Amino acid sequence: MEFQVSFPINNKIYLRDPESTDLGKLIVKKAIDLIYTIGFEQFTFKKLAIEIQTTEATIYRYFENKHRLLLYILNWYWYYMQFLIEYRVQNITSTKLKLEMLLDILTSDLPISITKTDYNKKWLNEIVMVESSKVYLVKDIDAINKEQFFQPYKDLCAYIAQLIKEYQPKYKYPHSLSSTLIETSHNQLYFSLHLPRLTDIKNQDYQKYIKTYLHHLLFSLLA
Amino acid sequence: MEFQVSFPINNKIYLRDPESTDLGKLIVKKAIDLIYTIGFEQFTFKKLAIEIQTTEATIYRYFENKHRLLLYILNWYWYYMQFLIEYRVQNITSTKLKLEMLLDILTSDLPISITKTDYNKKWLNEIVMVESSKVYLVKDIDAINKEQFFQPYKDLCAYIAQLIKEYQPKYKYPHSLSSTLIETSHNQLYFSLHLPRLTDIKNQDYQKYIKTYLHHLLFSLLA
DNA sequence: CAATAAATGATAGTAATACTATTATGTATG
DNA sequence: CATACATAATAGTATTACTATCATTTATTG
Repeated sequence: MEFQVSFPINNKIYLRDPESTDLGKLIVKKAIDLIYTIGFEQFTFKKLAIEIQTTEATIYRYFENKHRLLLYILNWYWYYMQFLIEYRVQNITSTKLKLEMLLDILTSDLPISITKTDYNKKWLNEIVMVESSKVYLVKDIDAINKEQFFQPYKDLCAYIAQLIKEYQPKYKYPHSLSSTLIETSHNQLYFSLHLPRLTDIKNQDYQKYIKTYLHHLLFSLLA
Repeated sequence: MEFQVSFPINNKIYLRDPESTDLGKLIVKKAIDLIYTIGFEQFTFKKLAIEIQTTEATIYRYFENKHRLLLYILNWYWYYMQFLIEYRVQNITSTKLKLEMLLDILTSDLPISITKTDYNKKWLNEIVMVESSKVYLVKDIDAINKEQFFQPYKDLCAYIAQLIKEYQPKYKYPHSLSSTLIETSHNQLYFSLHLPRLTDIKNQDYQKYIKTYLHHLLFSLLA
């Protein structure tokens, strides 16, 4: 099953809409692959240009700099996450099952072909885990926040917060818990893979471990 | 009351021990100030050299690069945190009170003059909150982990995990919970300050909000 | 179909970054 | 006093993060 999903990404993030041309789409797609491969610090427009056989100057006509490109990718990801959650949850009546579906989405690989835009979802997941905090842990956070560049993350949190409220109307920290779940899913998975002494993982399946831990976290807090 | 605390920081982190000379100490001290002021991305050895009226080449004789210097600062911080916790907890008999003391340390400014090394603790706190994840969210994580550069973070987690076990021997995720507490204290405080819609903070005192949230988190999970 | 606008490519250039190397100078120690 | 060592001064390189210019290709529309 395939859908044509397109997200209203804030047009101040880019100079020219990458969705509007084949080259633009290729820039974003290959950027995901390259950031995955060499990491965001090593990633440059020059290297990306060589990869897709265009020039640095051309990429600069789409994005001011590599931070904006990463921000674009993350905006897409946050919209996509919310879309996925809403889509998967729609026919579920039990709120508990909805929250469990949410945990499943947070801890599984993204489904491959639900969208036409065929970004490599496995790698997208990985770069979100590794690089996402780098878009907000910056000196100009307040300036870029003013431009609404984190709106989809906030919307996603608000949506999850509402599910939490549905399950436990008295709960006092639905937004903090939402962002904690998202951030914890990233860093605990990263720790499991690279710094396992910061976790209690043994010879287990990583995703299963994280899912179990988050399940415990969420439902103990909402008990 | 003043102590002479000195931590056994892994000597592969630096080229020349900064603790061994006045200039070395000044490099670390001023690095904290400068990273706080301009952020780690903008921070360069050149700028630091100008700040302390020495040369780039001289700083390079102490640290291979700015990432190692940040790692050094964080190693110092992790040792210091464990020292502080052990110190404050030693005369407390109730395990619950011990854990509450831990939360207090995690969410308050660091005390100013407990050590001779007079780093600006308020700024140190801030750079730990903003920059600490940048030392591990890197492509060469596995290589630098092999060098034991995260040992004090692991030790700190193990120590907290042990306090958790003391309180609730059956608890299954003491290490994950420890790292979650530390990371969550950083990112929820950061969100409160810069992206408050990701939290439930109102017109409250930031530190108090985070402390209450973490208290709820920790003791609900251990109930 | 011609005119022209827009996107891309090719090339060059600049300031800053992240280093390395060399040589000179000052300073501590035995 | 010798000499070892730390630091200073200076220079140099490759890469990064851009900006600018102009030529060429492709698309639009009158």
